[in-house]
Amino acid sequence: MHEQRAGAANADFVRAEETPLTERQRLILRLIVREYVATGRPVGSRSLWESSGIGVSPATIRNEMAALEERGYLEHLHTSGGRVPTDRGYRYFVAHLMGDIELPSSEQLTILHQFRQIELQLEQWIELAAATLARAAGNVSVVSAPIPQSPRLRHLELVALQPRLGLIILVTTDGAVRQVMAHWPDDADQETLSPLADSLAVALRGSTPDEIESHAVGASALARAVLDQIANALRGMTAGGAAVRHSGLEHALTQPEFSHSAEAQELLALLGGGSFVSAMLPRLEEGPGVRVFIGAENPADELRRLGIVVSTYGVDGEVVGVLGVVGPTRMAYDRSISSVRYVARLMSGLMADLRG
Amino acid sequence: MHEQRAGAANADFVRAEETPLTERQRLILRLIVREYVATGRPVGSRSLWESSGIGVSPATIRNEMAALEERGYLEHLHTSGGRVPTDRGYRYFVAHLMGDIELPSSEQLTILHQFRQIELQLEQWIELAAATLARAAGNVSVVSAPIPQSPRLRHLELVALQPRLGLIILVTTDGAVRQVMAHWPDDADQETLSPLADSLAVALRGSTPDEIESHAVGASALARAVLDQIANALRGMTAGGAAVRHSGLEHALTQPEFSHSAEAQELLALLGGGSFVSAMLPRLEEGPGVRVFIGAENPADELRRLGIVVSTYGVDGEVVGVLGVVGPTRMAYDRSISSVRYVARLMSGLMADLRG
DNA sequence: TTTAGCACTCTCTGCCCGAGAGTGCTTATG
DNA sequence: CATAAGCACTCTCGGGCAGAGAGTGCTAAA
Repeated sequence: MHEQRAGAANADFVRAEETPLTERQRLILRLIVREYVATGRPVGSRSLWESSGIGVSPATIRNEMAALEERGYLEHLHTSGGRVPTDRGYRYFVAHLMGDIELPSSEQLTILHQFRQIELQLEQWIELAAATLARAAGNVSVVSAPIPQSPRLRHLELVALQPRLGLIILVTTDGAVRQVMAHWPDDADQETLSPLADSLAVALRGSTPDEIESHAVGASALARAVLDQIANALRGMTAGGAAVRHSGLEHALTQPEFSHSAEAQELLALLGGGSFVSAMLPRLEEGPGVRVFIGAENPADELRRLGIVVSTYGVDGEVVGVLGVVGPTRMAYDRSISSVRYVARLMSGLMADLRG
Repeated sequence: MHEQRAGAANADFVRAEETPLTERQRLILRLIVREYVATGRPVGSRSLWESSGIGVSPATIRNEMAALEERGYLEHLHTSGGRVPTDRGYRYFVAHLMGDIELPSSEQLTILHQFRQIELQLEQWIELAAATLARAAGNVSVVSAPIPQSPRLRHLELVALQPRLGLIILVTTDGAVRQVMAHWPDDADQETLSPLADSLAVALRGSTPDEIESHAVGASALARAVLDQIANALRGMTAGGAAVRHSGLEHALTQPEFSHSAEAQELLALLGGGSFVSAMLPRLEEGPGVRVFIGAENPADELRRLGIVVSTYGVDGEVVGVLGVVGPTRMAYDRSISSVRYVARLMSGLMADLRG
């Protein structure tokens, strides 16, 4: 199989070396992709002829199919098993045949409504995003928590729990909140901690982790311990420590590609191991927009049988996350793309509100 | 099938109506349960004889098996398919045959070590508990976040995001932290909010939601809005709003009971729909300790083919959660019970630290 | 260029059959 | 009387086989 670049740029590559597809070939390819995505069974000339009401005979369809196969858009699993789109076929479909890619506005309203309802519970945003995305796309969804690019401190609270144990609560300029437990070097009750928190909050407002640590020189042992742990916690909010949620496994299980437990386990391992996110994070650099990876276009071997639709979300340059949909190569790319785009926009809007 | 009460009390019921099992019958029942749990295949007299090195012939084993079947501890799926324990058989095993039920101390140390490593990240406790419990028990685990019984306010922070939008951060006396977004009735910047937060923090320390609302009379519009939303958020932390995590689905998928996607989907629906927790929450009333529900002993119909091991955890009367393990009826109850017990103790210890 | 016809291939399903494993019953034995 | 041995019977599982169904490529006709 040839090297392929991801994205619409692929179209140039096709045009450069061969004549373009005829209108009828495009129609047939579109019908095959739609049919195969819907049924999961390889599609043959006769059955396509029956189900589509196309104006030409099965024999003609066969000829066109052979041409499409010749050029790498279809393939032939067994001599008499009907045809199936190749990765390249899906790619062509996504780039040229898919048509309208906005989520139906009724769907948009449903989702919006759900977000309105729990707007206030910050902790649940990611979970809700994962759940709605999975439902809208009809596939497994993966959503990372927003990751501050360069977290700065906005607020700070210290809570005494036990003589030498307490809670540090941080709020960053992005509106993210983090709570960590902390040990003090000496006993400290709430009456000691509160004034310390107040003075540190003022002194550290807008500081980066490095700047926070620089305040440690000359401070008391307690203050030094606190400063250290604040800086660490703040650092922990960047890429490495981001929480990732997935949802909609039930959609995958209904599909024949995952009906055997071995394949389902493999998918589970991918989701649990975070290899999905780590594979996609580098793409964050490429800027905003929805990216599609089909089968062998994926960077990692274990993703070769999957289709992946991802997008970043967030406020440009300040805090970004990644969200996407994963399914078998045979997936409804149009639905997935429109869902991912819509939910990404929605989350970006919410992040913008939070940034203030 | 007869009505059965859960727990060791069952033994009385058996003894009351029939003669006790002979020592050899107990041995054979134990061997059958162990063998069936390990292999998943019905166990026959010859194969049991070969694998166990027991001192009697297959024919004798057959006779004892027939006796055990007669009394409801075993059953016979097909005329020649070997025997399988019934729910009652498992129950007898759990109550009398299981023996040592402490987690091996090497396992204990491993788990403890993992908790030490992330001790500081409060948000990750539940997730870690779910992950380690699943691993230790070799089954799917479910862990609810701790649920404060009667949450009282300990600390309070207000953060301005936009003119009329902000963040309220609460810390309860149990050490739980909650962040909610809030709308103000008038524009309010950080310089307005900080003094308000300070004065409210002092005034409301130790208050219940109702008491907080009672402060609203005669307060400013802004303060009233804040008080309202604090009270609501605090109320939301009790039972209804508790987060639930599960982990270890891969263990279920390796087992033949869930190898078909239909059964796996059913399990997924149970976990996602929260019906597991809602079925088990009433048991919280019965006090601490590990509870085991085997097959038809379960309250809900959809759980009839599952074995469930649950325990509460937390600080008595103040904050409690529930955690447990779910698998096919054919599960390693001894391993599950010891794992659940150990992790529950561990979490209780952590809660006690947090309570301060 | 399109279509009809045809021979061929491959999968899938149902069926049969034999091997293997397990049971219950009957009878022998210490 | 409890245990063991022998035996006929039953049921599942896997392989082999045939026929149906679906699909293809090729050739020839419209």
